[in-house]
Amino acid sequence: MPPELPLTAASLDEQLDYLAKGTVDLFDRDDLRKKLARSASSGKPLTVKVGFDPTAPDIHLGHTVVIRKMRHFQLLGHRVIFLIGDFTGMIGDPTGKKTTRPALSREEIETNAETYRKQIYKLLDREKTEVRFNAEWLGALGSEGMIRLAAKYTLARILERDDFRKRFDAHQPIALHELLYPLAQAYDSVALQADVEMGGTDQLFNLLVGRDLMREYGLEPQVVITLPLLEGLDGVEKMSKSLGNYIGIDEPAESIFGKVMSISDDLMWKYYLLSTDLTAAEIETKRGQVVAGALHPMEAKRELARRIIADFHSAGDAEKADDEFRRVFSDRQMPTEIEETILDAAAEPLPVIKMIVAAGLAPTNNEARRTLTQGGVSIDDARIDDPKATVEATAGRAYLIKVGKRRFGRVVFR
RNA sequence: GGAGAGAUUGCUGAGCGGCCAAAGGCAGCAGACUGUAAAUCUGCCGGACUUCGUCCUUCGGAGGUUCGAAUCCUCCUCUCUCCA
Repeated sequence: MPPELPLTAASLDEQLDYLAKGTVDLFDRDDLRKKLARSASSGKPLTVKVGFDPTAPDIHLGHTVVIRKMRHFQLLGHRVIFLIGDFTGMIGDPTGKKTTRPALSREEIETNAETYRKQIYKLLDREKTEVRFNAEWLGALGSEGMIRLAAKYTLARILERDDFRKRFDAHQPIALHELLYPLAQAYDSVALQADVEMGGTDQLFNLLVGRDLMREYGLEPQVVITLPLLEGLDGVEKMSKSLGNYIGIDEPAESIFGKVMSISDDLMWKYYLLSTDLTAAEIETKRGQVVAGALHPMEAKRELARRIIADFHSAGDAEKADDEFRRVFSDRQMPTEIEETILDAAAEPLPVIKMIVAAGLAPTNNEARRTLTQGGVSIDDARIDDPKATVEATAGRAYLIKVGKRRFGRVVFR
């Protein structure tokens, strides 16, 4: 976590600019300005609410975009509510595709919440963070309360939502309870009397319903802020665990480093904007240097990787990961730490393919064979291209195996 | 309640009763190249094996017709459309 900036002393406009960095929507700036001003004069911090899915407690870089913005509010002295949607989780956010979700038990929810807590304080200030569950008030609503809530909105307004609209037009199924999701989420804002709610751009509709509903309940409408969805490693789909294109913040530094290096040169700038605390101007300068040829894109990307790792691990870990990356990929040497697998010794020679699978370096024999045939396997620095090749499996024999560019393993027979 | 359309290998999306382990795209993997696990190009891409081939399991589920079915028939499950 970087040192706290003297932000509370900044002027209102400076604060607004700071908070607006990297955002897509901000409804609206004047409301936020008013709230900030009131907070400054009354000394009462703003309540900033962000909802999270109780089923996927592994935070990845995509989530950190909004979490980082939460931190910005904290640095200005405000209070953030990390809202775990245990109740809405039963509905399943219709944003996206999955319409059915398994109901989680109380224990599972608590476990997931614990996992969240462990991760979020890498970025957030524990003192200014409140973790809440929306079953607290949504569960208390009961069916009668739910119907009263539903009475405050119309189908036409719900169908304004692009997501529903598209599914409707494409003849995709929409279950009735899905229509309640935006209302339930909006009710969270009522219950918490949120000053600000944030989310990804895909949440815009839900967030705006919050504004409407708060007015219905006679509350001052919340300010709505949306942040871009960060594309995953493929550069196309949004980062998500199910697509496997994510960088988890709990991952080892080496792994994060490699993954950051694998994003395209173009995408790197978006990561700079959304996953570092550099100002927009600083990033533009850097980009200008790369375009002008004064800064090598690879160097810029390495710096990005180090910055990201420094947030989740430490600057020292970042340096180590950088060194390791250069060693393995730039200098094509073996990594310093290689996982070792012990296999049972045998008198008969063992096919290389079998050994690769046994060492967990390939999922199936076919996959191992394919990789080997394509020239991707070497043992003790010598490329193997005969799929029938075998190795001595007598006790005491050991082999250093490389499969593809980044799978390494050591096998010892015993 | 009635009439129709559809469910295909991680996703998407083709598929004439045999030439279908099933086109194309995406993702993934490997190689070359390089500036990196960028970009680009080439190849691979269900599983097992004694792999220029053989066998096994897959096309919503269960049966059936046929020498042979993802392709035809019956029933079931789920989705969508239109009518009431």
